[in-house]
Amino acid sequence: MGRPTIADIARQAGVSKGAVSFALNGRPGVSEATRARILRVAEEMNWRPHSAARALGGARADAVGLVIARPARTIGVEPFFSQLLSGLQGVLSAHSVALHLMVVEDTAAEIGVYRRWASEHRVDGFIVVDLQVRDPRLEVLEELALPAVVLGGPGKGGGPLRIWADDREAMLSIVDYLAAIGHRRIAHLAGLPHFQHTQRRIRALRDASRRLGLEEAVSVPTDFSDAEGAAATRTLLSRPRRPTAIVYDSDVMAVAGLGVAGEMGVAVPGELSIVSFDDSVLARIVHPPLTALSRDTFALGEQVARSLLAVIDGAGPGRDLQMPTPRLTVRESTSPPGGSAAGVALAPTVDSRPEPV
Amino acid sequence: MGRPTIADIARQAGVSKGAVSFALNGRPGVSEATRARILRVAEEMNWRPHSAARALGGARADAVGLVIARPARTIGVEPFFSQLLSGLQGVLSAHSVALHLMVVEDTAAEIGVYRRWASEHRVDGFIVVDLQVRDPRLEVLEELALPAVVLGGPGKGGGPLRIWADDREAMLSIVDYLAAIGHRRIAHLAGLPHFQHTQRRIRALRDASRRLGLEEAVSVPTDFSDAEGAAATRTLLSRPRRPTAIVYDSDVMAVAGLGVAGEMGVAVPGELSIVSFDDSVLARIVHPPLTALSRDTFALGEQVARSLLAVIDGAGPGRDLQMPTPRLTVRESTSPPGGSAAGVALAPTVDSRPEPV
DNA sequence: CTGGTGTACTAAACCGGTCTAGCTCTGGCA
DNA sequence: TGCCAGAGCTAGACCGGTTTAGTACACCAG
Repeated sequence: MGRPTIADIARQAGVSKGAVSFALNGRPGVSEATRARILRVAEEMNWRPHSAARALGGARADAVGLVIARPARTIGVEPFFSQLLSGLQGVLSAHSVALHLMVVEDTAAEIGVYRRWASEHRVDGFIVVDLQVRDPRLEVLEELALPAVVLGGPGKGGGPLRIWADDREAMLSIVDYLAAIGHRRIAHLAGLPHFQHTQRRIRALRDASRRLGLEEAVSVPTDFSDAEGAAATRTLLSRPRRPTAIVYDSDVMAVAGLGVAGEMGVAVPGELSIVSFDDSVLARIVHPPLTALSRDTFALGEQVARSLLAVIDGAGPGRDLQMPTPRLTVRESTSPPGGSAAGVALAPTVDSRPEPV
Repeated sequence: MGRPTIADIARQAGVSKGAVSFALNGRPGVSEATRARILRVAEEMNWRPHSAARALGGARADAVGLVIARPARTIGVEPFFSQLLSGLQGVLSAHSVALHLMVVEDTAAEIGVYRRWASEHRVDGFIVVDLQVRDPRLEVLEELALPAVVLGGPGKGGGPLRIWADDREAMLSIVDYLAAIGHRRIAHLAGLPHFQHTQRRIRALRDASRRLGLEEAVSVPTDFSDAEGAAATRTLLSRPRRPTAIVYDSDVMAVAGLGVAGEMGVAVPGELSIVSFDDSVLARIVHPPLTALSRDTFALGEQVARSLLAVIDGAGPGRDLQMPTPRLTVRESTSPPGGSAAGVALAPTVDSRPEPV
C-alpha cells in the first residue's frame, strides 16, 4: 500500500476524516482525549498531510517565491545573495514555508515566472530584489494581487511593502571618511545603472563631492562582474591624474580592483585607497584586507521573511521598514593619500591631511 | 470573480472539462480545430492549471528538492553552490520544474526535511550533495523511495544514481605537477573529514607521495572556512621546515592562505606555491592569480538536473555517470621551489629541479 | 417532562484538476 | 443493409485534504 492518507488515519483511530483534520490543525470540534489518540495514530503511521491536497481547498501553498534576474556568471560569487538566502531560510523554515528559487536572465523572464507561479498557485507571495528605477515588476505584482516584499525603496506610498537600508547615508559616510583623511579625487565603480540603489549611491557621491568641494568624484557604471571591475579600474589608474581612492559597489569588484592595482604596481593603500560597499569574507581574506561597509544581510533576510509572512497572514502591508544604516569597517586598504610605503599594513588615522595639488 | 478554473474555460469554449484537459496536455481525444479553440480561450482568459490540483491526481509536484547542510557562514561565499544552482536552474526551468531549496545546519535536520517534503508530496525527487563516508541519508532516501541523484561516488551498485568527477585523478595531477617542478614537501588543507571527496583526496595525496618518494605530504582537515584555512596555513608556515607548496580544497581557503603568506612575508610563488582545488572568479581576481583545478560546475549542475528528470520520468536509475576529470589551470601562484623573486609573475616551467636537502 | 444549549462527532460537499467508461456519429466493408 | 472500428466528445469518479451542515447526546433550567 502507498503512503497513508487521512482516511487511513481516520479508520485506524475509529473516527471520521473531519475529526482527523480538526485534531491535526488544533481546531475545536474534538475532545482532548480523541485529539491525542488521533495524533498518536498519525505519528505511528508516519502520516503528514499531502501539501497539494491542502493547497487545493483555497488554502496556502506554504511556499514563497524568489526570482533573481542577473546573469548567472555575476551571481556566481555574490555573497550578498547567499547571506540573504540564509536569513530567509531561517525564518521561513521555522514556519514550514518553502522557498521557490529561480535564477533567470532578465526582467522579462522574471515577470513571466511571476505570472506563471501566481496562476499555478505555486506560491503565497514574492520577494523582489534589485529594485529598478521605473520598475515594470511592480505593476505586474499589483495586477497579480499577491503579497510581496520589495527589497529597496522607500516608495511613495501604495504598492507592496518595502524594506531597505539607507544607501545614501552609507555612501556619504564613506566619502566623508575619505575626504577627512585627505582624499580629493575619488572614483566610484557603480553597479548596473538601472538599479535604484545604484542611482542613490551615484547621487549621494555627487552631492557629497559638491558639499566637500572635492576636486573630482566620478561614478562609472558596470555590470557588477569582476571583469568590468578590473577593466574600469585599469582605465582609471591609467589616467594622468588618477583618483587616490576608489569606492566599489561590490566586494567582488573591489577584490578585482585590488588585483589590478597590484598588477600595475600601484601600492594599496599607499597610492590608492580602496573601499568596498559590501563586506563579506572576501573583503577580509585578501591582502590588505579591505575597508568595507558592513551590512547585516543575514538580518535583512530574516526581516524580509518575517514581513512577508505577516503580509501573507493578512496583516495588511504594514509600513515600510528601514534597516539600520550600514557602518564603515575600516581595515588596511585605506590611508591618507600619498601616505606610506607600498603594501605596508597601516592603521588608518582620521586626521585630515589634504594632498598637495 | 476569482481566477478562472478549468470549468470556466470549458464553458466559454463550449466543451467539457475533460476536453480542456486533453487539449491542454496534448493528448488525443479532441480534434485539432477544437484543441486550437480551447487553447485560444485559455490564452484569452489567461488561465493556467492550478499546480496543486494537478499534483493531487497522483501526478507530479513538478518540483525537486535540494537541501544543503553546511553552516551558513561557510556556504556564504562558496561559488561552487551558486554555479551548481545556475546549471540546475537552466535545465529545470526549461522543463517547468521548480527547485525547492533549503539550507540547514546539520545532517539530522537535512534528513528531517527529506521526510517532511516526501510525506507532503512537495517534490518529485532530490539532489544530494556532500556525500559522506557512511552516509545516513542514503538509507532514508531508499526508504522514502523517491528518485534521487547523488553528487559524489561511485557507489557499489544499488542506491540512487551517482554523478561524480574523479577527485583522485585530479589530486594526482596536482601532486604530479608540483613534484615535476621540484616540490618535495607538500601540504594539503583538506575539507571536512567525513565527506567522501575529502577522503579520496587525502588518500590520493598519500599514495602519490609514496610513489614519488616525497619528503613530506601532510593533509590537514578543516571546516572549509576561511578562518580555519588561515589558521592552518599560519601553523604550517611557522614550522622550521615548512612546506614549499600547499594544496587547498577550496578557493576561499586558498585565498585566505595567500593572505597569510603575505602577512608573514612569505613570497608567492617564490617561497610558497599555492594550488586551489576549486577554480572560480575568486582564484582569478587575487594577486597573484591562483593555479587551480578547473571543474565545470555549471555543466555538472545541468547534468545532475537532466539525470534527475530522467529518473523521475521512470527511466530507471540508469548507470552512474562520471564527469570529465578536472584539468589543472596553471597561473602565477606556482613555480619551482626556492625559485624566483617575491611576487614576480613567473610562467611555471615543468623541468624537474629537486630542492637541495 | 419539555425545551434549549453546548459539545463531540459524522456525512458529504467542495477545491480544480486528471482520467476512465461510455455515448454518438461517421465511414468503410462484406 | 447491417455491423464494426475509430474518432470526438461528455459525464462523472477520483485524488486527499478542509469545511459546512447536520445529528446524537448530555446537561440544565423552568
